[in-house]
Amino acid sequence: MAQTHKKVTIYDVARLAGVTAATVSRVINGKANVAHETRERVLKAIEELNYYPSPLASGLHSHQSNQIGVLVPFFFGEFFYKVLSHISQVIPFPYELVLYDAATPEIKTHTLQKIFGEKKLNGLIVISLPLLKEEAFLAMQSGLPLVLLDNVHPSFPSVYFDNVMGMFHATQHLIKLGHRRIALINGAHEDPFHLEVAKHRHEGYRLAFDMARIPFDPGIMFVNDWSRAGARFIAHKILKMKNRPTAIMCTSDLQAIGVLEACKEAGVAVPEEISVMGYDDMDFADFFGLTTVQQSFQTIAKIALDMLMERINQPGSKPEKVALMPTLIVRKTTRELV
Amino acid sequence: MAQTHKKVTIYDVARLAGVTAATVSRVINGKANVAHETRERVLKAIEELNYYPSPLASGLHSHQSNQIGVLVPFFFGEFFYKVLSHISQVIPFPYELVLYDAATPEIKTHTLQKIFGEKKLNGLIVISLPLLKEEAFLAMQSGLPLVLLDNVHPSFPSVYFDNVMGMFHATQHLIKLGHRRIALINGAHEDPFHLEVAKHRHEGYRLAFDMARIPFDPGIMFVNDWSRAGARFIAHKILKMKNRPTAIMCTSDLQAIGVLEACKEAGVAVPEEISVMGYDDMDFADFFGLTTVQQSFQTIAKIALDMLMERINQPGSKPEKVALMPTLIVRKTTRELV
DNA sequence: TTGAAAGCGCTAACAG
DNA sequence: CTGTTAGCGCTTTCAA
Repeated sequence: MAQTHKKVTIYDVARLAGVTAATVSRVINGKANVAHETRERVLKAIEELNYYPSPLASGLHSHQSNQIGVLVPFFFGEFFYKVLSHISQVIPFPYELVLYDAATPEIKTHTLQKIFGEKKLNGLIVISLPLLKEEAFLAMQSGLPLVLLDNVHPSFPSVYFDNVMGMFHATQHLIKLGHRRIALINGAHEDPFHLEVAKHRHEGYRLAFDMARIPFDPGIMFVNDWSRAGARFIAHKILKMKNRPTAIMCTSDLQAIGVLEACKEAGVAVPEEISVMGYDDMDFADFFGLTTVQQSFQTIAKIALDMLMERINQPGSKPEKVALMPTLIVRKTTRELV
Repeated sequence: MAQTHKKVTIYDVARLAGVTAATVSRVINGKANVAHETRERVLKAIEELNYYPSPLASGLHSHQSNQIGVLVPFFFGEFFYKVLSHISQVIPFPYELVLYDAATPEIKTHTLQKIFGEKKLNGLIVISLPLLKEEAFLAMQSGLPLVLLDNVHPSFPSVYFDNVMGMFHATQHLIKLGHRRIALINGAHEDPFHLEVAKHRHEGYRLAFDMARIPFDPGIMFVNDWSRAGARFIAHKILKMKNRPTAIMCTSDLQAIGVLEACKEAGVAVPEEISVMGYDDMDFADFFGLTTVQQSFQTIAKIALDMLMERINQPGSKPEKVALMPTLIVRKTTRELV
């Protein structure tokens, strides 16, 4: 046995306080019907014995563990870290955070089945991942309060960054500066989870062109795996084009860094000869003076948790959708086309 | 009630399979003494009802939740994210990860008391944080398997990066390149948790000088809050010195970036006029061509978990200490003094 | 205001 | 090999 010394139980407290377990339970749960003097005595006993109620035992009754689950695809790096960090900062007492890692779609489905089947969590926040039909069905059926963060589903409260608008504003910024030939380096449209970020950002890019009534050139729209290395490779190709674009719009800061790298290698000055934009406003974007798009992790975490708590406290409430508008951060990698 | 639909219990399965709960329990737990045919029947019933055993109920018996706790100070950024991510990758079935955020020393103590008092976790990994005497006492007393990651305590298994040696090798690298006047920008020695990173890195720095029998100048040893901004400020002062150091050794990559920034602003070429080193090998160090010190998060996570599992499986085992040697990564911000 | 007793879902003797 | 029974620690009627 791992736990050598046995636990102090409610009975130990009861005995010491000269009452029964029921009374101790009442005190613990703050019920009104306990004599002041008795309550004091119990409290003293609890203190003295250093008693902590067993969440396992009380949970057996309520079918609740006082734990909030967070399902995440760990590979999202800084994005995920920040969201998680803010969630942990706003999670109300006495909830604990349980981390579930959806490394693959199969693991994700499996984990969800287990969560819905075990029915021990008080709530679940699904980050970035979409909910498949089958999964959504199980979720509804289990009745587990569930919120989507950075994704949407009609049947569940969802809070997400508006990727279409974010990208729209970003591209529009470039257009306003006079750019017309704006290359796009997008992230992969195809991924095992079928995320829609790339698709939405692509839409935002096109929307900006449509709104400005400018035709866009499919020949300068590229796709890679969101990586710096991939973007660097593509940027080199772009820089060598005869009719070279005057700006490169990336769907991630990482990609933008790769582009910056390529520009440096090719001896092309940024922003003098070409403008470059990122997306995400990662910690280092500031140092690179990267013009980019910022999303408030603090806000999204707060809202997701608020939604979840509301869902927990009044299960009937209808699922709201909140779209968060990203903010354009103009720094030094973009400038007016002369 | 949040959980509308009630749980399928072991009794439902037993009824459907035409056996008693005890037999179902045996099947679930893979006990040998169940007739093959009976087992099949039970398994089918489980499948059919989509039954998941209640961890709360079974946990009430074993006093275990099949959960591993991770206590972290969330502010550590990339470092913490990587460790956590690797832990989640190597955590063995069927353990879950529970996150505890030690935002302040008080919260940390509180959380530990609760953890030790509740006795529900199967094990706990404390990341980066030291264990106070009182906390260690409670830990021992509770018998909870506990492992320290990135810190040491005589009574508990510990795995950590050797900061003295890491810094020693880093500084030695500079000395080997012919540098003698090497400024140090260290992180704060004083912090609410009384971490010893700064102290150890400082020791490593001095050790390198001692070994080389070179006197060092306390006048070029600085301390800031590990931040980029702080380091940038200090670097500017350093760059203005009459007898300017030929190299600046930082105790974090963030600081090194700040120094690089200052050099650029002051028009001092790196590494031609001055060498700069970081520590941590963060994601972006590579892009900056920063010479730095790398620590393997994968290794430290794996070892911590192995230690914990051993501790869980044989509580008596004596607490090992494993020091991980950081690796020097030479890139382009350091060069031989001419 | 407090106690007695039943029960949450599962496990572990102990019989048979 | 399988059923019976008695808890694990806490909560919650129902009485007193």
